[in-house]
Amino acid sequence: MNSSTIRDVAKLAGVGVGTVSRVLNDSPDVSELTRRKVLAAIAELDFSPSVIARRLSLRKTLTIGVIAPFFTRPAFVERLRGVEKVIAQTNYDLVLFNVETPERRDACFRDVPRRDRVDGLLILSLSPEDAAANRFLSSQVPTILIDAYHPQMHHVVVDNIAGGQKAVQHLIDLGHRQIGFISDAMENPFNPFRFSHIHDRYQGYRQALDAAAIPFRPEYHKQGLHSRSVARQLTHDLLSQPDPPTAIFAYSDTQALGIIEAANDLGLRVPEQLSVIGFDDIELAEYVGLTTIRQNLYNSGVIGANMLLELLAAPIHAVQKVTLPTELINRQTTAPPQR
Amino acid sequence: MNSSTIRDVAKLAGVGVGTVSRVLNDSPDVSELTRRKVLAAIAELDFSPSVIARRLSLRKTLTIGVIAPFFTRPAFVERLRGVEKVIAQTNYDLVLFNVETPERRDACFRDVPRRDRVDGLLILSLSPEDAAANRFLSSQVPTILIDAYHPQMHHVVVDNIAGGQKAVQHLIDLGHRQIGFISDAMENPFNPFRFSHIHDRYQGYRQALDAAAIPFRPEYHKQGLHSRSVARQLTHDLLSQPDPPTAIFAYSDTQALGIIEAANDLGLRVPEQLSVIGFDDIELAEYVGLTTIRQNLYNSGVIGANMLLELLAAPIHAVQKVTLPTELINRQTTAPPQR
DNA sequence: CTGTTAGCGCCTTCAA
DNA sequence: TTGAAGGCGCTAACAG
Repeated sequence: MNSSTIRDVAKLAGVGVGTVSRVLNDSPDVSELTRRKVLAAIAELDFSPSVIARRLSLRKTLTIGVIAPFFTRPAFVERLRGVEKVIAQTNYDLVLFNVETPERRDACFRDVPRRDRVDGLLILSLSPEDAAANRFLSSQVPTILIDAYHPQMHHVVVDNIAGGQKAVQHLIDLGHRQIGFISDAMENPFNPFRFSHIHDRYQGYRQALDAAAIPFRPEYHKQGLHSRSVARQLTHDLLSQPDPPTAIFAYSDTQALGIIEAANDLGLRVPEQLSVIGFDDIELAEYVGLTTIRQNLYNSGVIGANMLLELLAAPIHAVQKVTLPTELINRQTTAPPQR
Repeated sequence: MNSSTIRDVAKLAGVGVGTVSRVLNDSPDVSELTRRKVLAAIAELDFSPSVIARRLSLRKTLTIGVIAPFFTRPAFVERLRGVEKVIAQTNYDLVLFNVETPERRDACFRDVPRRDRVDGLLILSLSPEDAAANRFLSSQVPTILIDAYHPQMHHVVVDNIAGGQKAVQHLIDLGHRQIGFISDAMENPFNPFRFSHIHDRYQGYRQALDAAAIPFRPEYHKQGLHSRSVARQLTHDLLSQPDPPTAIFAYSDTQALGIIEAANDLGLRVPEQLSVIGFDDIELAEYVGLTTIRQNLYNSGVIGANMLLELLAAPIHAVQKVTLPTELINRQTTAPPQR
């Protein structure tokens, strides 16, 4: 039971508390002799300084908060893992705020950014609106967005535009000219967290089409709630029209799985009769052999956490913006169109 | 920017700090009139008490720690989710210690259980050995094991023996008599965390066999590192022997997926030519239609967290032991053996 | 009921 | 170099 205080140590070592504090924070202004005495006393008492008291005295929480919807989709867990890895190597405690509803998100955005709660904040995959962003900015709590975006806040994002473009380009390279896109709903209310990547991936889709001089056909873009079953339904709609696509780009791997299910429903063989490409490269993607666009999820967490640590060490003025690349993972759900 | 203190409030309201503190902690000994004045001052200053200072004064951290290998397997995430849900409704902060190696586990077991770090501790799926357990016990930090076991520590576990038995009984009921078991390695060094459920599920396997008077065949039990690919390899070994099993019980859903892969490799149709049953009922299990034994993962987190909260409110003497039931989820990977 | 005061355990001047 | 003292913001015991 360690209940000794700095005072006990001082008494035992025959020095003042100030001196003990100095050796604790290895200040250079301590003679080697007294340092030894103090160290001996510390060892004898099995003393270790109270984190709680330090916090008050230093006016720091020694804590980093992370706000994340980390249980709702597998990709978030992977990012969080990167964050934890970095923070664990520091003296900071990592406190967790899991967000599964917009209400909870708003509550976290309101209550968490306080100097007496956290020294720094990491926000995963939740893009704050201007009002919330202003609160973060004025809260004096250094904050980094990971996989989320606001023009005035530090962030590390994946290049969703290039990723989307890469996916569609892959389809085009295979010879496809009729390429559908199935995505989350781009607008509320079906996208409560307003994950913004949708617009970017959509844009990548459009750009690839344009570059290949393939006209965009609005009826080839279906959107709805993010889930496998909805994607499956959307695919039915998409494929039941005259002149249906020969390939589909899915906003996410989860949706890609729904598309494949729909293809099965309709007796279409993948990839022979329908090519499907996803996005994220979640664990399941490898299992089912899904061709997809990989983003380095774990790494995004590592990078974001490191940015925060740097910010904490040396507050910076300019907004830090990091964009991570994506990679095409070519598996078994894409092939040239049947002719 | 909220930098006002209780003193500012007192001054503004024209009362003493003690009074302000009383209304903050809604003590009954405050007249309605002064309470109002204080409340008004608080509102005007947008004051909220410093958590940091409260901690020192109360000699409590207002923090709950959770030590978990939570990223290594999907089941852990689910449990953690239950924990978070409960803690989020309290004033406690949830601080996370992710453990991915035995070294890190030992470090956490050593450093985390300190009164000045956490008020209470939740440990997921990591069973401490006696030495560590003694440290927890003497640390004065109320601790609950979730999905982990030590005879002298509070714990909530799932009934792995009954679960294993239930799985194998299901296979037997379908008519199988040649039933394999693929599991994690039961001994070090391939099971660095020494997850103990393995022995229990193995025991359930044996019991079901015994009850049906089916002799145990050691060559039907293959064990190795926990992963899909290793399970796949083990399945090859298992099925390439003369008189191979017609059904396999997998220690986990993850391994069951590897078994199915192996079946595909070998051109065996599941469930017609090979029945497979898993354990856990992770999200993926539903995706692929895996028959499995469900344990209520989320719920185990909820229950454990609530136990801790109760302990914190009213320290109890007796060791709390909770055992949760399992449930057979009958999907599409089991069927009667082919004749 | 309410104001005052003494800690909580540490860090940090300020003298010596 | 070092000891002593004041302060971080709050709670709680003690008078009144």
